[in-house]
Amino acid sequence: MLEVLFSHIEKKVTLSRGDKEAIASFFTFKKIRKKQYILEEGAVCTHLSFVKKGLIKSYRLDEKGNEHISLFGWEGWWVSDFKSFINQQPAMLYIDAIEDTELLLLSRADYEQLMEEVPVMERYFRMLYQNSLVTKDERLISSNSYTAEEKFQRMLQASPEIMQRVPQHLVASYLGLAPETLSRIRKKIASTD
Amino acid sequence: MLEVLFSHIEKKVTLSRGDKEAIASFFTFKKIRKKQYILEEGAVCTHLSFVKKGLIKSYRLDEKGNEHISLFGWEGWWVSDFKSFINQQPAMLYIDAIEDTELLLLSRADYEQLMEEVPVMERYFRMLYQNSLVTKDERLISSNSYTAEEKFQRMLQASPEIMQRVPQHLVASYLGLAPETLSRIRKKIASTD
DNA sequence: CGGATCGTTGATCAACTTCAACGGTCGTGG
DNA sequence: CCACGACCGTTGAAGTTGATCAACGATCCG
Repeated sequence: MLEVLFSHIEKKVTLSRGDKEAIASFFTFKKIRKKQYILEEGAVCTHLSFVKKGLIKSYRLDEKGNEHISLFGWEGWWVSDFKSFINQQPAMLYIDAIEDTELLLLSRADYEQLMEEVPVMERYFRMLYQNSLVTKDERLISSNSYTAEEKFQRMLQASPEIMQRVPQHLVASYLGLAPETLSRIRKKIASTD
Repeated sequence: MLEVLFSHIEKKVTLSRGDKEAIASFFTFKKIRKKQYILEEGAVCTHLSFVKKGLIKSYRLDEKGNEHISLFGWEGWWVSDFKSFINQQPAMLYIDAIEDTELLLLSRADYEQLMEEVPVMERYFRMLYQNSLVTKDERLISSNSYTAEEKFQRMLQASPEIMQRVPQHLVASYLGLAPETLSRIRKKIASTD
């Protein structure tokens, strides 16, 4: 059941048999259907979600009802409204499923407890966040110093899987572009090479 | 000498006398003058820099020579090209001083070693990164789903100190705006209230 | 079959950038 | 101590990128 999680963790640190048993005791399993919410604006984000299988997205909804996607999560990704989760305050984000999805959940209290009982998880999260920071830095740079086309090209470089996996208009939202703009960019690129 | 650093760390974890002595042994002190570089594009970022005093900025330079600022760092901030530092690969960013600045430096090897010898630092960095992720998430959302004026207002909310401390055209760059745009926004806001 | 979802295309529009010029302030070297 | 240049913010006018609005065709699925 937790193989996906363990193998993900073991890319960064090594786990003993005992570690794994301890870790297992903290997680709960949850299945959600396409379009089902894990989190809605205003609610407190109570769990970190590890995606075992499937695809989810987290996004902000603006006054006009437009989605602005901040993250996709598929096999091996952690997803939450981190600000809400850490501070246990009302979320500004929605999280829902693009495909039927299987999650492993870790509650806020268990998150702390897990690191107390299995110190190697402290290192794991430190390294996970360290890597996340690197990618967020790059997205931030991308977002405010490149053109629409460059943003798209950079995303293709950084995570080509996205285009395979996610409907194009959601990719546009992720890049901060109108769906029509991304469509035109793709057309232009296709003709250029 | 390291009081600023210790008090910053102790906002997150508690340090024993022994911890402090151990920590101290890993850091080196460096003074730089206004306009002096800590890092240039193409070089490998060898150290994490903790700002003891002063003000520095990290930024990308585009083909036309325009700066795109990704971060300001003053007293109590850590600054580096994180991607370059972690992977020891050539940097894409420049880092230089806006004011005369005093730094405490931690090398890549010492960074790992420090966490081995003083385990509580593993937790410190985990929490530091955790908080950084929250603010980066917010900047990313800001950057690709709000208007120029909203971005500025949100920055005022999130870190009002910046306007006190940093020349306006650098703030514009940080927000991904042309300096003229920020000037006009400020004018408009001033007249509106 | 019928509706929802998705990508595309064209036309118009708005936000923000770019370019150019000006005035004020500050710091430094003569 | 003054003068000059660098630096910074501001304003106006013109230009561009990408957003918006509207319509259409294709596909998928219940």
